[in-house]
Amino acid sequence: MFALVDGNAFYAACEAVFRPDLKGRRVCVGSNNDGCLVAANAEAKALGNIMYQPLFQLEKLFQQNDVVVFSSNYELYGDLSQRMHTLLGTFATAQEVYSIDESFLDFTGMGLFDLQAYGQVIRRAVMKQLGLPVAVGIGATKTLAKAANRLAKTIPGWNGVLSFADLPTGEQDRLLASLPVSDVWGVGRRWTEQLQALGVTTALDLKQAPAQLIRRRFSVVLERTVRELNGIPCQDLELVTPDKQQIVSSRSFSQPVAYLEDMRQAVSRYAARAAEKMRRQGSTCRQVSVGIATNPFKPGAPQYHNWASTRLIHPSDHTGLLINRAKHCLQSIWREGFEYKKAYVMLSDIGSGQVRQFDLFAREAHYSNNPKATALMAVLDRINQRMGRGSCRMAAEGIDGQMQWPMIRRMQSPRYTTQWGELPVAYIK
DNA sequence: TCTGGGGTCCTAGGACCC
DNA sequence: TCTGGGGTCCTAGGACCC
Repeated sequence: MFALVDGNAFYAACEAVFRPDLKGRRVCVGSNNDGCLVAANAEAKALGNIMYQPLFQLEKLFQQNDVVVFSSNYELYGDLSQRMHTLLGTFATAQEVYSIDESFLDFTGMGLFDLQAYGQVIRRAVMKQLGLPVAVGIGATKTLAKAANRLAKTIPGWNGVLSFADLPTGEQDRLLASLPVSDVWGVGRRWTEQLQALGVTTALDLKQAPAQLIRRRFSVVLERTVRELNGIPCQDLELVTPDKQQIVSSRSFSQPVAYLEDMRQAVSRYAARAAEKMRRQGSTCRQVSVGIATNPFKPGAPQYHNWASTRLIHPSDHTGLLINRAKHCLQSIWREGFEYKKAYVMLSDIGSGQVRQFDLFAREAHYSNNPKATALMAVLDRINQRMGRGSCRMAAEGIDGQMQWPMIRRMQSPRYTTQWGELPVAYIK
């Protein structure tokens, strides 16, 4: 039996935790650079199809309807997420942290007899201790737990908790028949269209579809979904987080970038950020890729996008080397005369940093493989961890004040729980 | 003015091996 | 009539997730 606990409109809910005055109001959260809408509470979603719309197109609607908009505050969401997952872990014998706002839980061996009631216990605890609303779905497989979670959120009568375990099959099927096939975990836009053409429009239709046919027409991935809807587990809890196989650092610029020198700084910064992420999981990479692109939404502007990659002779996690290789990639694809909107750096062919292959014929170990260089990176990471990201960095990343593309976050809330200077203040009359 | 940022898995096909 | 049988590795593209 699996449970899925999922925060309701998580980012919007995080914003409301320290703002009781927002209760009942429409709350939205924008993406980086306040580009598009990435979260909205139920009140705001009632305004219509607004998710992922560009914010500037929603401005008028929001003004007319008293919508409170926040820039994304990932420091706050990340911290509240960690607290939520820690709390959820105390209610189960095993836990998989699936995303920033979702945990799968396993209650095996706890001797529970009323899962519906236990779900309510979890829900109330998270609300009381963190002020965050969650929904709980319980089923024989992850896919069923996901479906139950979705139904618990949408059908008011269930009060945020739905356990398939406590329901007769007929009742389960009745509920699955009310769930559009597009809401089934693992069914995206493309497959929804194709399934609908076959007459499969609800979760129940998909459950009853012949698995062999689904495998032939789609793939083994969707076949597994069919089996999971039938209560046959095809996916276990992932108790240890696997290392990332690729690490991407990518940003859109708030202002167009036209000069190579500016782009070099951006690419250097992204490479440094990716390298830091990679060291945190103790890995090294053998491949560095860089991509740049103009703004595809700007009509009439000349468009160009390209990417290049390079292989390293020795796997490395050294910021200096990775910046150097990234800049070489950039040089090979750079073209003057365009206004660039976005760049990314990708590290791939990632392996364990524990195994370090030295060069038999080199007079000295390559500098990025050198134990001294490794120690230097460790110091760099410790400084930045303690003093804040970017406190200590490569000159290639640029000096504050010269940066041409500061992130736009006009409406960011305080980082209530992670910065001493931004603690919430209570006034006593 | 203005459109996010990260990831994974699977399949098909080509090139190559004996 | 009839042109083998078994495998690996790599890449690109397409689907999905949050």
